[in-house]
Amino acid sequence: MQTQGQVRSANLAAVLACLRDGGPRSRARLADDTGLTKATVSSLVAELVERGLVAEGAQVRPGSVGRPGTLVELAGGVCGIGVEINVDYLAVLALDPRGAVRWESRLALDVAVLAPAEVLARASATVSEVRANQDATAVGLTVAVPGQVQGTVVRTAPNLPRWVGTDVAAGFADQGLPVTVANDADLSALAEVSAGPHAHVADLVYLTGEVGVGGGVVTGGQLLRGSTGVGGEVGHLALTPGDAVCGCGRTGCWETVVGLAALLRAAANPGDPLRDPGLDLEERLTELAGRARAGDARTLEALAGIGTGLGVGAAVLVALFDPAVVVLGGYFAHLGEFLLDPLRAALAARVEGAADRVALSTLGFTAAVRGGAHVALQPVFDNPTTVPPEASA
Amino acid sequence: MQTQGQVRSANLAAVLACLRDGGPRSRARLADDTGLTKATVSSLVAELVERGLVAEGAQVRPGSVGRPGTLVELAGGVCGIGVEINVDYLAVLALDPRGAVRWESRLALDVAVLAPAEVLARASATVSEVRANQDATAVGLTVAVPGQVQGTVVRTAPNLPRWVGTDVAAGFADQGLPVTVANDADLSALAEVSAGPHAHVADLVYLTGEVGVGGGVVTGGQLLRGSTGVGGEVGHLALTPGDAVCGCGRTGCWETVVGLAALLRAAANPGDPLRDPGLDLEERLTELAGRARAGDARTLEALAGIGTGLGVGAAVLVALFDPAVVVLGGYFAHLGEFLLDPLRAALAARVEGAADRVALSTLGFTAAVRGGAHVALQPVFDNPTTVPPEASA
DNA sequence: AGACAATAGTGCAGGGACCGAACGAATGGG
DNA sequence: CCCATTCGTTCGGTCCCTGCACTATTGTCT
Repeated sequence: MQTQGQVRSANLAAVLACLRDGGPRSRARLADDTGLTKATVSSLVAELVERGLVAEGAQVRPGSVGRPGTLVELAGGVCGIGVEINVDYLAVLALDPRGAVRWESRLALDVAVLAPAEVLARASATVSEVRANQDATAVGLTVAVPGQVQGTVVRTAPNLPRWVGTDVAAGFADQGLPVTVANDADLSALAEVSAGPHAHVADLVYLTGEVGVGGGVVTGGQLLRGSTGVGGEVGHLALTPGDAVCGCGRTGCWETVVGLAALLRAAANPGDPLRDPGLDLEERLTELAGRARAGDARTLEALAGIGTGLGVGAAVLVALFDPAVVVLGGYFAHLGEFLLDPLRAALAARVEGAADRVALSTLGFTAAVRGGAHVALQPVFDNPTTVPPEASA
Repeated sequence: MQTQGQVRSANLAAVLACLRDGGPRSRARLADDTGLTKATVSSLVAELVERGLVAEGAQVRPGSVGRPGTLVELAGGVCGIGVEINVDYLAVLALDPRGAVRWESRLALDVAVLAPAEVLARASATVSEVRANQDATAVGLTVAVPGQVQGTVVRTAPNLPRWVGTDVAAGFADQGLPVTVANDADLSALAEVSAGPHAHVADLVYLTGEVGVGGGVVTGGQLLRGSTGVGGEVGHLALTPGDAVCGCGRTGCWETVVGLAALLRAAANPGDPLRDPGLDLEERLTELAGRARAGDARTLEALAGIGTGLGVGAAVLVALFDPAVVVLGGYFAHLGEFLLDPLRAALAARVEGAADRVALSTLGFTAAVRGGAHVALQPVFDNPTTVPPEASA
């Protein structure tokens, strides 16, 4: 009852992975692709159908001789939910095994000043709303937070100091779902390798420009965590000795060079609306991009400085991690058109052939929640027997 | 015949891993520890005995009631062989599954000036000698080279330029063994996590001081390779902008700061025997250590500079990889007593709590061959059925 | 000294999962 | 209208693990 069940699980997972990576196909082709027998595949598919994970689709094109096969495809019977708690918003996204977005919402919320308990209550209510408004059964929940996480507890959160020590999972206990809590940049990195132009890339570095600089590193297909869970933290790399003082108390941290604060300081005087933290960040970035497009010298110079600073740091990351691509998210993606050229120049001067390994994220602000939903769904692909039979209609 | 065999393999591997990690024990205890049945364990052990991988040992102490068990322990019926080809020597080491060294040799050889084919012939002859002079059956061969490797071909080798493009595995084709070729620092890193004080550490950074600076990174128990196989290459990190010119043509590379050349330049004038490349490196290092112990100001200052430089770079590595420990090998280990204090000071100033995460390698010059032998042995632990029955007496 | 409890290891029937071959089903071509 | 071809299912066989019964060996208690 122990090890043969594992064989079954592994083979169910193999069929599921095959359908996910290569799209719908007939049982006969599944048998070829997995190396299993047609008989076994039939049995496996029957079980997956019963669990609501796959469904029979259309007949295959009758273009050739022989009996046409019945396509087997992933079903949307279950979904994973990603929640992001950030400084000024709450985002939720649900993903089904096909990769289809089943829910997406974003709620402006002044998380920084509200009590964590209240924010968690709101978030959990939103999750309940998601689960009530669709037929896919939720199998898991992942919460992204802008800080370092130990287990399900926030350990550090520079921009959400009230949240340090909060057990985020406890806020969703009434959902009765497995809850994972993780760093937002890490989840974004996972999102990048799970969908979009860099799907299935095994080695990727994700950099996100927010107030600070966040990073997530995927090596060998696995998220780099490190011995204490803070691996891949790029913001406080000491790259430029003896420079500006960072919020962490040290000097020369990378985020003092390429963080949002550094950009705005370089691009605008104190009275400038760009530097008004009361205004919406996206609007300010749009204004900045407008000035750059209009050819404003100071703005262009500031952006070039950021781009060069990014290149200097990215050179270190490329040399150490050797990623297939460095993906820029957050404000870096917003202003990418002005950053990429100086970034590539600085990178090319330091690491050979690295200039064309930089790309802008196409996932926008949904990266973290998307990664979270993907993580929540992962156990289904790893072990399909975790989904009870007849989970869906 | 396909998947149930995999079950068998996995269970054989589980028993083997249990014995390796926890030492000899009775079948009954093996059953408890693996979760398998006593009957199954008996069957598995019988098969492993037949393959020469385990053997029955002494009776267990009759200190308590009940029938005493018969200890089952790893046997030395097979071995993995590690070969290191370096600038001025050829080293070979054989390891059996118990971790016992079955052979160890080191031959001074001017590899840099000899033809690769000749060196390979010598190396292969030594391997044949190893195999002839003991009863353990060789199951694999790993060759460490001081450079980057693609497949079994040397891609770059700063100190062995003649070897670029050489297919190292081809030189051992007559052995009829699976041959792996890998970077020496990578193998050393694996050696550090497979034996010694840091065995089973999942996240470790290994730094070796040679002519250049080599690095190997283990994250999550896996060697970091990167998308093109050059991950973890620390020598050419651009840390100090616009400084000394490196052999790679760029400026500010880390190895221009902490490489052997930098140390010797700082510690001795051109005429000094320390800087005579004709003399044995170990002797020169011993001389240097002697001067330092005698309190020579210039020597101490040079060493402190190296230590500080190491700390600056190590800070970046610790921040990014978050290793449990940074292990220093090569000449860093030789002169560790003079380097550790300034290194720790520089590290502590940049990353909190990192100072006690530095240690000196205890494997000395055998690290690379030891890691190679370990890698060669790995398939046996992963899938014990690869070893034919009655492989040993 | 003898009975009993405790622990180690083996033998055997049973069941789960996969494999291989044979069979019915559906389609295009001659 | 028959046949080749391909798809999917059914059925017997094999492998391996499990659970239980059984033997073997030792210490302890009476």
